[in-house]
Amino acid sequence: MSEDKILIGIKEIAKLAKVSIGTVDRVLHDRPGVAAKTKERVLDVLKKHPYQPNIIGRILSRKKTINIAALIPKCSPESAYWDAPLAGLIKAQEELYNYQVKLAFLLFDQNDRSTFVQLAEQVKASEFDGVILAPTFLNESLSLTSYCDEKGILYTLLNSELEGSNHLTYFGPNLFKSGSVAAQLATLILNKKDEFLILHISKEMELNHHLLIKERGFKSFLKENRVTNKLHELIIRDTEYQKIENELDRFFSHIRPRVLFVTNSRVSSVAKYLEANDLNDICLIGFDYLPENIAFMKKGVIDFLICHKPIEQGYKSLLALFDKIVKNKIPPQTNYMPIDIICKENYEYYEN
Amino acid sequence: MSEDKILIGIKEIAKLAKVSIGTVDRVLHDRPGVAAKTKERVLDVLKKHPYQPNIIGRILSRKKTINIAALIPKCSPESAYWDAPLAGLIKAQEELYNYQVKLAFLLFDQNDRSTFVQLAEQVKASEFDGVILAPTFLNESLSLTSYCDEKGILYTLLNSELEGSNHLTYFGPNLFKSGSVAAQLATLILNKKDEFLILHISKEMELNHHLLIKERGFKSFLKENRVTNKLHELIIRDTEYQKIENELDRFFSHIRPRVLFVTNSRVSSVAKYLEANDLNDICLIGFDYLPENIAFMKKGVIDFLICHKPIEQGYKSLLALFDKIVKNKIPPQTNYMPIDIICKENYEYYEN
DNA sequence: GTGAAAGCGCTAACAA
DNA sequence: TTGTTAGCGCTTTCAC
Repeated sequence: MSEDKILIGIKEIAKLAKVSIGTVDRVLHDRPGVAAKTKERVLDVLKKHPYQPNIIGRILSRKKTINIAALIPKCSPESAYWDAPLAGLIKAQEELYNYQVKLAFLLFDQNDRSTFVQLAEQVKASEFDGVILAPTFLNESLSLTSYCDEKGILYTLLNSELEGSNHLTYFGPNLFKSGSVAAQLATLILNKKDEFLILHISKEMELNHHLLIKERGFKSFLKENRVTNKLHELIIRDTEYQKIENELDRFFSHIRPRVLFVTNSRVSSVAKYLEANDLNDICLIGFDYLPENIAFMKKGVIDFLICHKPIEQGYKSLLALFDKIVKNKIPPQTNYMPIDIICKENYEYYEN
Repeated sequence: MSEDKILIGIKEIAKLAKVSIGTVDRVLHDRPGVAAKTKERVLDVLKKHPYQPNIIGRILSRKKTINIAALIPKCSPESAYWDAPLAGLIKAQEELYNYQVKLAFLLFDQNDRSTFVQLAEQVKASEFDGVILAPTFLNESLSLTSYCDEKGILYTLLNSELEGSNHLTYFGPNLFKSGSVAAQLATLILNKKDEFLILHISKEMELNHHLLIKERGFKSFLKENRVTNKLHELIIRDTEYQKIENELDRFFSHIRPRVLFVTNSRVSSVAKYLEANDLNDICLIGFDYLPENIAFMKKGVIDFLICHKPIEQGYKSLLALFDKIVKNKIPPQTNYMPIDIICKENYEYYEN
């Protein structure tokens, strides 16, 4: 019934413009070697008739494969987190199997800057169409991105933002807001006289460090909502359980917070401590859907985990590059993932 | 370097089995007209060499389009909810534009059973390959699904489960667990002596109704966790604000709960009431990411909204049918969506 | 500067 | 029962 403007193909355009399909293709892709007059004739037809390239045809016919490099940390027992983005990348890769996409996994050691540098060199040596980058090492990442900018290689950022980079798109958390969510949860639980603690567990705590951004978001919420409960702060500059235990022993010897907010996935170490010391009435909030964290959630030791869809981050990163290269679809430059609140009653349906 | 078993195409298979590609195609699709011996020869090759059909080629070559019907409620001012699944369906449809998929939107009136019946008849009259069904009307839906079973038409369920149906897959909430999440949130907020209220607002409250399943999940949590706070229950069998106001006036005249759990998206009516009566210290929990609910969340009147990714439900429903038809990919029969907890600090990144 | 034609991997119609 | 072939919409190469 409706008068749909029926989409038209390259063949019909050629017919209408009285040229060959080869010429239409040249015009569509702004390739040289078309007389101005001819080009105009084709563009005229294009103006009158909406044209959407058929992706299926395009992919089937294109010769060269799309080569993407994923430069992300390798997962290890102490940072199982990166399993998830990797899983998302693999999922996307499988889905794009027939689409001429090849994904190279370049996994570096988060604790060894040189492994990153080495892989970055590899990227420069090979001819990639796009790079998916987790910018763990600030300067080294910037060196790579400016190389890409120079060579016109597309790149996306994963999990962390990078000041002053021309990335195609970013998929990852808004850390500031993420901290605010923790604060809102904490506040709802606190009573008048309760005290609470914000706890960083990390060897490196530079200014502008991730954890500090979360802290700022946390405090911003408290300020805006005039939360008056006493807030303690503690930084443990070690990730070994023994050290954490010592520090917590000292802290708990004179303070008993109602809510404890750990600013990263190390929350499981704290859970272990609380469990061992029978501190059942403390509400524990932390980050990331990791097996050990979920185990403590099941037992009721961890109350809330905040997560940012790590699998989806990987998945969408590859798809964004594909869409740009094949369909010239330009994504928003910043994609903040949902800030998910995981608890005992909903964890089983998370990111399945 | 690695000795990948390189996937093989239909042409190579033909060569190896010393038959034509036509025969290979026949074997692959289990079509009749192949001699047992020939078939075996082809199957032998298939056993030795992994074969994954190239869907790009498949789609480009297939003649007939895939016709899907979406039988869901039309959105109206009073049930804006259905905007979201519709948006997801439209998104999937656009993505599949080149994939020979045509989606017919058959939108019925949730308050008028006959509109559903009429559209169901339309489904029977037209030749659809698949149906996406929101089984609002129980018996009428069952009548349609048994018709589909008979005719071998695929169908998926959206948003509600349907007892005893042979659906390809279900995308929607686990309502029981959804209630448990509400209970966990409520419990965390409650103090020793606090009382709380579970409130149904609905004209129809049959047994086994959605809202009652949520209630069961809610109470199940309370029981398992030995929550001893006094729980009030109230059913308002009307959706007009005036009536709700009257009922709430009566209730609040002698009871002052700390937490109020509304079992559906009508939570905005309650929010309106609380705001009008300056009941700021009541924690309000409800359902669904709707504009009016979000507005009250911004103002701090609604504290938590529980949601089940309504957009994704629509999106995934169409993709599941497509994957089954084109790739013969069989999804899990039940896909419970994540139970998302939305609050003031995280709503802005939800399902964007 | 332009057109013609091969071919991507598969399906389906037709021929043998 | 089996093989051959056209064609899906596009890119790319080659010839004019």
